[in-house]
Amino acid sequence: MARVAKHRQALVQTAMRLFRRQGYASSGLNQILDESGAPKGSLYHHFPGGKEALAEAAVDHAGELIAEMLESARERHPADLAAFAGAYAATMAEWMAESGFRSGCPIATTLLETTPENAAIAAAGARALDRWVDIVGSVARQSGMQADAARRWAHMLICAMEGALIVARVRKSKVPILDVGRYFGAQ
Amino acid sequence: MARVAKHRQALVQTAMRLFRRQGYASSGLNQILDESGAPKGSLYHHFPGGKEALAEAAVDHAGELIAEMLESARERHPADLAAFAGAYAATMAEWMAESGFRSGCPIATTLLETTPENAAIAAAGARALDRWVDIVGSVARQSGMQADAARRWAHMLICAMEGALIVARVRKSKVPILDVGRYFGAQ
DNA sequence: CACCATATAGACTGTTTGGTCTGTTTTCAA
DNA sequence: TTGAAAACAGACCAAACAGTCTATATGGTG
Repeated sequence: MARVAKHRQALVQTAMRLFRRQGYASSGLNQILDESGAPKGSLYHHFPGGKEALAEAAVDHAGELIAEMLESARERHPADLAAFAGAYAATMAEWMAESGFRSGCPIATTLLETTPENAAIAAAGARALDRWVDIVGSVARQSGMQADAARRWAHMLICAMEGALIVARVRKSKVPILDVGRYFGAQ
Repeated sequence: MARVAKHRQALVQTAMRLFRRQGYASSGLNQILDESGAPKGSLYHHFPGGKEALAEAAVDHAGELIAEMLESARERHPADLAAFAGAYAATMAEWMAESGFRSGCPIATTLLETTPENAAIAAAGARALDRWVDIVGSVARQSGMQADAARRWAHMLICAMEGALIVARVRKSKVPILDVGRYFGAQ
């Protein structure tokens, strides 16, 4: 076999980047192919399900990306709600600003465009959210919160962050994101 | 003139409905035309700017729709944070459920797909958000909050609701939306 | 009644879409 | 060394896309 899938990873990463910036439907297969350097044959070899299967992989990959960022923030602030929420917000705000307010949540747009029509993409989205809630909730628990209160707090922080990533994009401002970090750091 | 724009309103409403459910790029002009009953000539007569101009009008219309719902909730609960937040959440959850978890926020998907590339649509989105924050903030102020705390609370409730509308769709559940109402009602 | 801007109507066009299909190259195991 | 599976490669296709164009109907006003 050809060294093991030279193009597969490039395809997934490029798809994630484009879906994040301009959405699922606006990102044509030809654009993804161009920017990843892969030919069409490779796409349909690795993803027989076509664009929808690629989107599922892109959502999984994006879930991983955010989970790693959250784990890194947890390592630095394992039992400090305010510091953890602030670090989470600071990273998202930084990513947003340095992309010209284009790179918000890497799964939100794709999910809104395809869920619930496409169950596989929705399931990938649910997996990503579950993982994020687990990580955020573990910090809340470590900082002394009861298990169910910690879970509620984690859910709420993630929801507020998702909303802030929309508002920040519309307003071209980091403030809505940083506000979420401050608000949930003060609970 | 022909009775004054028979098709204009139908076009905007249909566009809003389709953009809300399946996104901006996935909603073809021909589909919007079919479902609204308008011919292509009327679309380009009323919206010389084409699809993007129609999207701007659809976002404005959606901003109005949500603003009216919030004003109705404010009339019922002018100075009761918990009741107001609960009513807001209950309405959004109801709309979501009765559409089979398809009708979330009527502007979020379109904004994520087009902002910041299209400044006119982004501006319409900002106008809608400003109006919503004003209404929600006025309830917080009436219930005894300081002006700036009320504004922060309003921003946060709206951000959390936007996020919950994504999560609810992915999970096919009203719970994330109702949770936001409870959490922000308990502040 | 006649005029004319407003609005309706849809055929048509060049481009792009996601997807299929037929080969060729690479790599490992036998 | 050779056979076969895995991966690469891109020409090709029907359908759908946003947008243009020309023609027709409508109805208030002079």
